[in-house]
Amino acid sequence: MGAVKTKRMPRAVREQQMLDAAVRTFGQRGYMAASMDEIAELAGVSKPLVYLYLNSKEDLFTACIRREAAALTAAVRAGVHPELAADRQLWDGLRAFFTHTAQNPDGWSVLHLQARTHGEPFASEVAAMRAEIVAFVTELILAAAREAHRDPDLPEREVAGLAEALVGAAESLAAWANATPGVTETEAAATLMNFAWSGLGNLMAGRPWTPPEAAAQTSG
Amino acid sequence: MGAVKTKRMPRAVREQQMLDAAVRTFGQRGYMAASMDEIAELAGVSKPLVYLYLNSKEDLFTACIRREAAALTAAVRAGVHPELAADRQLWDGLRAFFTHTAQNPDGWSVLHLQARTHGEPFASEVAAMRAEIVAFVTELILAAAREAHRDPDLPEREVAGLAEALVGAAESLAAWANATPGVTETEAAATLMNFAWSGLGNLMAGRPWTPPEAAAQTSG
Amino acid sequence: MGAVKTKRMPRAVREQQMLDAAVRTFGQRGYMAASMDEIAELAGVSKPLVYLYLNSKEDLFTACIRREAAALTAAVRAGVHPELAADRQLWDGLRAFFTHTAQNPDGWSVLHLQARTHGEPFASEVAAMRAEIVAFVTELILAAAREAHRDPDLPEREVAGLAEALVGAAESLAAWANATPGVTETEAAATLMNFAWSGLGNLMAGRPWTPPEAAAQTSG
Amino acid sequence: MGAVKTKRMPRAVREQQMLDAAVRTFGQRGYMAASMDEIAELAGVSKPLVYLYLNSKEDLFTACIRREAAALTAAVRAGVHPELAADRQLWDGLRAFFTHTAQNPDGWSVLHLQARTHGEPFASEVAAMRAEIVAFVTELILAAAREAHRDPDLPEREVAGLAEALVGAAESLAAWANATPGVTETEAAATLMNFAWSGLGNLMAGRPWTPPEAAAQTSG
DNA sequence: TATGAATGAGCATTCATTCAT
DNA sequence: CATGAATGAATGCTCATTCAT
Repeated sequence: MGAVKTKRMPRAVREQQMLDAAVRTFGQRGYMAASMDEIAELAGVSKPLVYLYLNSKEDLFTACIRREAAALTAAVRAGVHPELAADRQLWDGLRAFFTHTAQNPDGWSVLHLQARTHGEPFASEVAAMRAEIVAFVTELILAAAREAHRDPDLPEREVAGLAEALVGAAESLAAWANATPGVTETEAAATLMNFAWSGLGNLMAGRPWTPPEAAAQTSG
Repeated sequence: MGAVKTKRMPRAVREQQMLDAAVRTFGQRGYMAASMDEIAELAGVSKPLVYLYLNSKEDLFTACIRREAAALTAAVRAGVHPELAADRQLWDGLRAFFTHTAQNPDGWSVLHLQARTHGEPFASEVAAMRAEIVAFVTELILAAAREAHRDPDLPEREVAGLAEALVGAAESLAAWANATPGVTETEAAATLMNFAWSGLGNLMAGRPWTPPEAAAQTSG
Repeated sequence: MGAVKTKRMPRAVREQQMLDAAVRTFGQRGYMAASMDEIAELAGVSKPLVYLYLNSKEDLFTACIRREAAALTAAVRAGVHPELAADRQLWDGLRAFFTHTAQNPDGWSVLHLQARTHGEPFASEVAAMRAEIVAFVTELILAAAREAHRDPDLPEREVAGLAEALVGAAESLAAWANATPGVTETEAAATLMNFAWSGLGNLMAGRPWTPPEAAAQTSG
Repeated sequence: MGAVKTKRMPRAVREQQMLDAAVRTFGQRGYMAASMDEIAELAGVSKPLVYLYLNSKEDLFTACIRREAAALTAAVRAGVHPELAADRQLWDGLRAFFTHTAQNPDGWSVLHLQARTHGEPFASEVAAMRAEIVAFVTELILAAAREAHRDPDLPEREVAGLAEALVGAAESLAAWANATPGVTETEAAATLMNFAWSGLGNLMAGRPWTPPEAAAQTSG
């Protein structure tokens, strides 16, 4: 299972191997239950080397959070085209998000579960990433208002709350989609777009949100 | 900080003291970081007594989850009047939910963060409660469709996804409301109702969901 | 499994129940692994009562040793008729010994294994009983010499060693007989008599010891 | 008392030091009363190192049993010359046995007392060694029969019982010799040879077994 | 660059034992 | 006569971390 034990590799490569092993271990066992022994073994190096490169368990975990957070935001960013309409941007972003979390369950576990569960300094580390995403969504909501030629009288805090709600819904649906067999990322994204854009009231009235023509959207 | 050290209490009382201490400790430190020593001290008893009454750390944690899950669902149930309209039931339920989580942050941390982060058998314990809530929300969505005299052509799984999204949004807003100074439970509930019932599209078009007249809602 | 829980019994009866439970528990679990909790439960009384009557785990174990040692020597004594010839006495004594140990495996475990394994003061307690048996066997050897009209020039220590060897052989055969299906007490006793009385040399030469006519030997 | 605290030794050496300390502690205190703390201290290492090398208390105890069993059988084997007559082989083997047990009282305690007292998996571990010795003695008895030009009509189980008795007598005499000041291994062996080979009946009749000329018997 | 050897500190759990009633 | 309530003191075991090479 562990990486093939090759000697004398450049530091950057070794570090990535260690982070790979750490993300996998932290994601599956949890922060506290993961042992440095297991991580070192999975990485195919000795424990002192892990300490030499990454200082401590806390630092290692923080490095994992940062790497996975960067990977997630990069994936979302790569999926979104800022010149398109707001709902299209949200649609693309959600698909990228669901795809990335489905393909990186351990990284997503680190970000969504482990980091938030084990207090400072980890919680604020991941909170920063989340704030970035919430800000992005907030921007989209405001852009949608502008596109509707309507200066929203929604107070700023209300918009922030809506963005929070949308992000929370997305997080929840990511877990649901991963746990429910047969649910695709596209389906999860469509469900959320319907929910967010049309509202349940409109859905009940038979006015769902209409997905854009399925332009090829090869993420990552 | 700890309970006043009163000697020789009946078992039932002591057990509740222990659960109080355990919920607080688990909620703040996390399952693994919480030590039985700390819990016992906070409960004002010796460690062997904790083991005598609650058997093991796992059993103690499970007992915490069950108690807090029961308390949360009871609070929501107590806030909802099944004879009212679906949106009103959702509105009442959300307010009860936000109020309860705000007043029991440690219990909510146990349920929402700790239990889900530490694998079986805890995850399924809290998953059962969450499934119950999702089922309740699913019922409300179907009831809303009936009230709109509309046989919903939404497939079952789509409804399940919507309920997941709504519950996830509520969980996210609970954290947001608790973390953002000055946000009341009513405000959080209103934000979510707007989001869920009208959809962002309608909001943009100036058609928000209208809260019901503020009938006295004295929850426990 | 435990004794029927009857209230308010005279002390002597309760004590025997406790000793029964203790012998069984000590015999099966071992001295250290046996817990006072288990013994009290098996005896059908509360733990403080065990302490009230028997003071401590050490005292309880000592009481077990004494009771079982007395029972074993009494059984052997009851089987032996001092007016008979020495070899007949040995034969009868061995049969009584094998019968008693087979019928009281827990008591025998307490005496033969547990008491000797856990140091003072238990070892000397059971050593006293063993010394008594060795002395009895020593007497039989000397009596046999007298019966052979032969003042044995065997030094005293040599006789003591022979008695030790015989007792050790008997102990070993007791375990062997209990562990080997189909080996009766009579067979074990015959094997040992052959061994002791004739010696392997005579056995090889076809001159075994001949058991006495099987006079009714109702032990117990 | 403990080994001189030398730092940084190769694993194999440290392991032997740990086993030395463990045999001593288990032999004197018993399996359950011996604490890993005490063993580690006596070995001059920290507790984690003991666990790193020997895994658990059970594994450590098992390792002790195996090492001591191997040492004992090796000592006996080294003392016996298979080309000699059966009684001579028994005589040599007994002397080696008594010598080894006298020189390794803690190891003998581990094998004879502790391992048998604490159930599986220890009991069967030492039972295997004992079975080996019993088989060796059984072979000697059959060889003696052949040497006497006599096809023994002793049934197989009878021979097994005789071997059991002989081994039990030897075990008992080992304790007796160690506890009785001034009793040499040669004396103990002679007593047992007399007992086993001639039988008490012959002894009474003045026909003891005659030890072989004291050929130089330089055991280990 | 890399590691075998080693440990201080802490944790879950158990047990013999004792009050207060 | 009898017990529910309670604990001080260990004990097996693990882990993050470091040193010497």
